[in-house]
Amino acid sequence: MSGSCFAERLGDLVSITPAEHDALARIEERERPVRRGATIQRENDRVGEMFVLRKGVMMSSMLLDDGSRQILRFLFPGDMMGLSSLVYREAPETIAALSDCVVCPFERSALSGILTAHPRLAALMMVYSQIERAALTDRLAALGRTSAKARVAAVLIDMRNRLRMMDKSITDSFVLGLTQEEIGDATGLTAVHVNRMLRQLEDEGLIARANGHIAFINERALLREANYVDRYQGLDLSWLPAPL
Amino acid sequence: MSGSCFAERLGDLVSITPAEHDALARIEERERPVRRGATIQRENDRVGEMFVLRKGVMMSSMLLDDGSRQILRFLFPGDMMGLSSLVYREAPETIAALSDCVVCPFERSALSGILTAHPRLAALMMVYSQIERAALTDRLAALGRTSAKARVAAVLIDMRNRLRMMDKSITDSFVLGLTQEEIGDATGLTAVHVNRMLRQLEDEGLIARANGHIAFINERALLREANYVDRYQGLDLSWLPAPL
DNA sequence: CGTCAAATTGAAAATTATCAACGAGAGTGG
DNA sequence: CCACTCTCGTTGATAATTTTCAATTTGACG
Repeated sequence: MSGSCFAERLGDLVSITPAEHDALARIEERERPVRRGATIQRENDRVGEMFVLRKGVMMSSMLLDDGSRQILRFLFPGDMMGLSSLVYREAPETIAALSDCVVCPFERSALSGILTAHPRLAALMMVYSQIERAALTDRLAALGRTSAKARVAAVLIDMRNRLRMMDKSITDSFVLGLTQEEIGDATGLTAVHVNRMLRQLEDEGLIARANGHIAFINERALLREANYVDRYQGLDLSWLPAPL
Repeated sequence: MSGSCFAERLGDLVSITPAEHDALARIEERERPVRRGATIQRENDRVGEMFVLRKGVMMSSMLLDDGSRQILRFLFPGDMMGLSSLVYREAPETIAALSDCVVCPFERSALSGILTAHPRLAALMMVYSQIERAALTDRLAALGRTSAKARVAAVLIDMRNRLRMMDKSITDSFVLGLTQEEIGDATGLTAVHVNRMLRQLEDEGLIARANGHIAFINERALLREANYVDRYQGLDLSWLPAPL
């Protein structure tokens, strides 16, 4: 079959040797379809599986005890999901599908095997988790210190960029695939306020909206509004050990 | 000398072999004192060093372009700092000392060497970064979905717990070591509002304050108020590969 | 056509920020 | 030892942002 989605992702960073590619393919041997709306990991459930997302868009979220939800991250093909099962007996987050998806479940032992046999892949996994961490801290700063409008703009830009990584034909018009409530749960806002912020962005001529499609009319202004930083730029991986 | 702070931290999770201990000691060979208020890494600066904190309390933060600051994390002995230099040419965050500190700088090659020679340490590093990630997502959810009072309470609890890891004699009274402005920058609030929230927590009998000291009067209520989850509990590391 | 989730809008309320002032305490230089 | 300055904490009054509540409207789909 195709090979490894995660390897393709890492392959955007450095070139992967055939041996490494084979090792990574082993964690994507099995495939499992997941329907839109379905959950593959539920918060506080006892789970041990981890996943690579092969196809579709998913999200990870936490529930707070007042019933509100915080979306932690949107997930795209090549992303690893549920790595917290590396550490915790009970899942700290819920992982659910935003569209029809295909995931590849794998065991901790598979990952452990890769770390042992391929030191450079171990280093690349650290790289991957540091990029993720940077994205997370950007979102933390956005939630703590930016306006509602900026946070909504940031979600639009981020989704566009991630979707574009899967489909280069996307430029400034795309299908968002999120409800306003989901945008709210990602940005820490109510759905009502998200609606008003979208309208405001539209009224100011930054975006246009039509039946689920978002178009960037003034991308420069949108980037400025959102305080956007692309964490997939400016990498320096010259220090990586030699591949086996 | 003493050995490795980071090894001690990992040693809380599993037992470290002498060979592993030696390898980890190599990243803490050099020591550098850092005075209170000093900065060891500045956002957007070109840096390549990483650090282990050996002594004192530090913080990492980001500046937004309106001049406001978001504190991302408080750092305690045994924490690794500046791992983003593993990946980025320019630092995404500033790292500064909240008290007089001692740090151990090390190079990327040192880390790379450990990953190559000690697969189990590579796995433990992943464990460490997943624990950090969980703490980060908890804070994300707190900023997005909890009240000002809950966020302030969470900072108090977190600081107490981290300080207690260094000094077991601390129970429910401790020196916070943060200004109200710093609490605000960590929680996404203004210093003025932090002040009001502290007063409210005090008026409700959850805490007491006296010249820089915080005392937990009703810890149970404080934990409930803050929605607190201890991410150093409930770990499952049985899957780790065997040590060399 | 009926139904249901999602989007939209207005009005009122709650939360948090901003502005301004003052007080307490720590260091500093004369 | 005494001003002097600075940072930090505290408080009140007011303003801005965001939420809540309550309708409607729209669009997709059986």
